[in-house]
Amino acid sequence: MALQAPEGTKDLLPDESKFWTYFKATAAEVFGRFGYVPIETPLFEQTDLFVRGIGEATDVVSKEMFTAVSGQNLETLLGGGTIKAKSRLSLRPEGTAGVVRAVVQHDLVPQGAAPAKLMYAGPMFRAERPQRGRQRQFNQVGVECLGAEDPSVDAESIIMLMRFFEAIGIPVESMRLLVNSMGCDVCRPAYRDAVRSYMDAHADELCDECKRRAETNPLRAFDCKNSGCAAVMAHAPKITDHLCGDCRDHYGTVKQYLVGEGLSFEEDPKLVRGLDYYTRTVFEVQVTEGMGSQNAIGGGGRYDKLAEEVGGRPTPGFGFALGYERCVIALEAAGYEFPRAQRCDYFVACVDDSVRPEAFSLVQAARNAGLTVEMDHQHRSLKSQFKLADKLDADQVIVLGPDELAAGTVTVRNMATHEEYAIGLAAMKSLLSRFGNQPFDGDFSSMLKSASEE
RNA sequence: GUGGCUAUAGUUCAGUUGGUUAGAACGCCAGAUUGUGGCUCUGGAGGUCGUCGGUUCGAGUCCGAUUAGCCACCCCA
Repeated sequence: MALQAPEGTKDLLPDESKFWTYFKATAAEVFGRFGYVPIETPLFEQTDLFVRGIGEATDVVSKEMFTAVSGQNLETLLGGGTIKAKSRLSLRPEGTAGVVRAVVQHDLVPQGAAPAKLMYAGPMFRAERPQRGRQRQFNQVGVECLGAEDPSVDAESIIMLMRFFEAIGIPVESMRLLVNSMGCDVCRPAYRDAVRSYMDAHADELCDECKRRAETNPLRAFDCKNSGCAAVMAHAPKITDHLCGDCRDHYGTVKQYLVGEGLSFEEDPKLVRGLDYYTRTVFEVQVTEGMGSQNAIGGGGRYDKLAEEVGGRPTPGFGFALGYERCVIALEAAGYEFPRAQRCDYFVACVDDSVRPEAFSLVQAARNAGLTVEMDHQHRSLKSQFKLADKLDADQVIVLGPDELAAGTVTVRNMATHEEYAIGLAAMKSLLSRFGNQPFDGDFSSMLKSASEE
């Protein structure tokens, strides 16, 4: 049997690979306007980083990580032995932990420095059961702003993400922006206790899973889809009523900034992120149409304690990630037309094999001038070559045949207007030789046309 | 990790109660007189029916296993 891609992975075929490149470029452009610069961190890190950063009890860390073992270490483990911490590696399940680790390691935010604004794009890995909008290897674009705790960072990040979604073509009316504040380590423990007591008082109305959650992580019960639990939790204490003064002010200012920029959002006291590092502001962007049950295309929040957690000095941070594949689903649902990857400016057609050497040389000359040019490589009929040119969406077809060769010319056909004219082969090559080996950004067609009229 | 559904040409799918050389559409290739695309017409190529095993005189069709996909739970982007 032919081998196939592993469960939950997907090949990005040319059309989509090209779109992914465009997607990243658009993100770099939009985020660049907000001062973000790129960073690339390893696809795997010490398992310990994720355990400490994301949280040992989170689903992501406790059951969804791909752990990597190199060479002999596997034998050691299978033999019941132990390996050093630095040899325990995991494929990154998300991007924030690695970036914060790099910031700490290279001291990218020295004391008193301006915040570091970093962006990344690449694959993440989680050993989950695949479904619509969920793969085991998937691509994320994310940003992290470290070194500033002002609410303006939260607000501009959220605004920036919405601007990106608009720029890439997701209809504004199909998106829902949810925001919440999770408090800090001053107010959250008290709130957590309040929720736990509330849940204990209503234990007989909760599902088994939620009874367990009451002990381990009561806030997660807000996410339970069980209708009984949802009814109970709807009346549970709300975090927004339990924030400390500083957190309430912070959250209030974030909302003021958002309102001031005309961004519509919904406050959702039940929005609880599943990663332990979040503090204060958290948010999520959902798409309402065509997404299946994985409808969050982006989300993130503030993590003021994470840098310390991985061994750095106290450095407040804010970041978000967005899922490329989910954005593609949202775009498909919105009827977005993805551009074809393969196309060309010029197609050089050969009437018969006698002109192939001359055609070959012309094609290379045009490519050297920065044009995208293709020719037939299968000795197809002239008619077929035109069909191919049409399929490649060529603007012009240059026909080279025995007649042209004898006259020292080529025939140029504009595929859109059907207009044809002749130009000297030498004149054309001389025109091409004036341009360097870089993308051509002029109107070569009209230059060629006017050269033919001299 | 749990549950449900699915697997037939490159793609989307038909395939009657198990019965001869497995079909369609689109796509692909080639023609429709002499060197020219998109539309139309004609013809052609392409499938050991996901894989392995079983039941049967006979399996695309029934059973089991396996692999993968989809959907949901869970969780997250």
